[in-house]
Amino acid sequence: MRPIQFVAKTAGVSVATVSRVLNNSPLVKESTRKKVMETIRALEYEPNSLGRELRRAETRRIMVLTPSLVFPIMADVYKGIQDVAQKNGYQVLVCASEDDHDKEEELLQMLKKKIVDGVIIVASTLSAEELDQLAKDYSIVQCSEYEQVQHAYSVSVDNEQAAFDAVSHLLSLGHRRIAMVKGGNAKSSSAAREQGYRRALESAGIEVRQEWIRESDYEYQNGYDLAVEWLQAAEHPTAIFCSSDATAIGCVNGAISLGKSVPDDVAVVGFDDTVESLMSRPPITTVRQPKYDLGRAAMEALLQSLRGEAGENKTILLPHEIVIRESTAKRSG
Amino acid sequence: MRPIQFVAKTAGVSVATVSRVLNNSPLVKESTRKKVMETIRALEYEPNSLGRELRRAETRRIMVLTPSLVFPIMADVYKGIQDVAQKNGYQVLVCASEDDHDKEEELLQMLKKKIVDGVIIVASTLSAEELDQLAKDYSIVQCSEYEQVQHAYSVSVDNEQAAFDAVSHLLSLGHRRIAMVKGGNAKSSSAAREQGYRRALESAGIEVRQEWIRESDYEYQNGYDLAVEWLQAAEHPTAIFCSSDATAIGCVNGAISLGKSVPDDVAVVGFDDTVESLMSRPPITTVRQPKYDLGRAAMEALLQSLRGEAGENKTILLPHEIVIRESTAKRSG
DNA sequence: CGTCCTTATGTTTTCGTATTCATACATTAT
DNA sequence: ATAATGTATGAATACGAAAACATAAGGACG
Repeated sequence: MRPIQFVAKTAGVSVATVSRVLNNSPLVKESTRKKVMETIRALEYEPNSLGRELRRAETRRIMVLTPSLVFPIMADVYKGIQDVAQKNGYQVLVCASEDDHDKEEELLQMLKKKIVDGVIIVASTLSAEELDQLAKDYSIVQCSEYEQVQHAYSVSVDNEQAAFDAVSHLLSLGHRRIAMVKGGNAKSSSAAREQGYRRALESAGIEVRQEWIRESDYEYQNGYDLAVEWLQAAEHPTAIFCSSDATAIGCVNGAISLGKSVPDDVAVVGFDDTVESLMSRPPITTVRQPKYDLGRAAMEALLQSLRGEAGENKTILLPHEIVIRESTAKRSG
Repeated sequence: MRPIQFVAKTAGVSVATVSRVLNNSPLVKESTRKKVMETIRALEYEPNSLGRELRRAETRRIMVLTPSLVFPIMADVYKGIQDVAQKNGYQVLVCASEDDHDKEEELLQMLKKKIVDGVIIVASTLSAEELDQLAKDYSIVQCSEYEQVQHAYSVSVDNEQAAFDAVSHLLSLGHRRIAMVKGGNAKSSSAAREQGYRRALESAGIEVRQEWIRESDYEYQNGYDLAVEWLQAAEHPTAIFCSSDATAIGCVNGAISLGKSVPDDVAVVGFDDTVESLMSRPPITTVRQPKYDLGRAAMEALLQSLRGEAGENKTILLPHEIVIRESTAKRSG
């Protein structure tokens, strides 16, 4: 409410002394420190951050930029970020771009306007060039989705290998006709996962069929519709690998709506290991990302960048894991 | 990067003129406005918000305080808030308290420190007194969960009536033995919904059984376990009303795991109409809250409060709706 | 022709804090 | 006793922008 001057006057000292107390400078006699602390408490004085930040030219705040609050891995990533941030005296703000490029640019203005010291981008509509340009001047870390650029850190999993492992799991169960529901083409992970899918099939000597690779928006209905379409065809896949758990559950329910059984008639694999993957009947096999650790690592990288420590390796990959549940099982045929 | 002085010098005018251009004052000749705009663009000048906000004593930013990013109605509420905020030149920051009281208090310090102009609280660990105290000095709106206090606005649905309607729906289908999975007792909606449940049963002349009212954390597993427990008892409920969709799906799957059929052996009703309610097999009947509109209304109330316009009625209730799906059906017996 | 508005611009102060610089006093060394 | 050091404090300035205040030029009007 009242400025530092008021505290100073009330305590009978100068503003400099109050400021020194606030920032625990050793250059204050114990008795005056006590006196000042006392009046600060009595007046319920809270330093105005705007004044402080203007003076210090840092806010100790960072922003997490996500396409949406329900982005599947967001909640856990946030916890990881949050925990590291708190330990280091930083506050975390979340902003959703709703996949709107203008909106996103507006939010990123917060860097230029000094509202936040740095940004963790979970997924972005920015091009690699735009991103690199921005990262030249500001501290930016990509988490999960990322573009390979020179100036920004990236923390993610090896999406190509993860997809390879997921499809290899299906191959090991005897599946030969495996379809894939990709994510949107705008996402960098999408291409990597398709690559992994192709490599797995090819290394098993199986021809990739273009009609069995379809794009989706990661949503439930999309998976449902694709499963229905595929399974009604004369020759249909016996397994489907999805880029999200929601589409995977859609595939399961779509298959069952046709009277098929999961996993006997068709096996399904999801991605992310979200809570929903357990709510499906049967529960779905999925690729687990270390969501919390991704958040932690991203925040740690950001701190490093904020401190001006130049990390030599800017791309950090954390291990994934195939979580096997009842939606996949050994194939007899 | 560079301050307004630099722009002024480069353009050959005073800082006041540049400031006037920035704030489109009419007191600038068209030619000089052009000239200044030109150099602003050329220098890629962005006004430093800290300076501006310090001077203006407002940030045009607001915070949304939620227990968690995955709070069921959060994503849509956010969109509603966001849309209204944007139209009015406000930026929206989301912070999650993780249901930690200390954390929440720290976040609310952002009000005192002038980092945000106001707060929308989606659910809180604060007591009514703490909240009212804070609302005396700052602009605060409660959205969804709320305490009845004098100084803060509240935007919500009539939880008592919503529960009454949901249970009435079950009664109308012929159910007489209806159990309820409550939310946590800390939530204000919890008591209201239980009240509605009781009123519905009583007005149908049915005795309320204490063992058929159980508390939960809104999570899937909780619903699953409760359904299994109830349905294994000698005399079991034929319908379950849940305070969240996740517990409802848990109930469905728990029942099915015992070989029961939904809705024939047991009907299930959820709450919130989240995306998961459609991912269940069968899809679940649920109580829809106008999530987006709750967000809109909350932001509008906040704007009103920020402008110092005293609304006479501080509690706003929006209409709910029972969405009937396959998890409930007419009972033969 | 001088006074009185308008219009357009420049100069100075202000917001609240941190920091640099200056100062006063006490202590120790010479 | 005086200079040198150290400790504790106050005064003044800087941060960047907005706004209050000041001024100058150009008409309108008596």
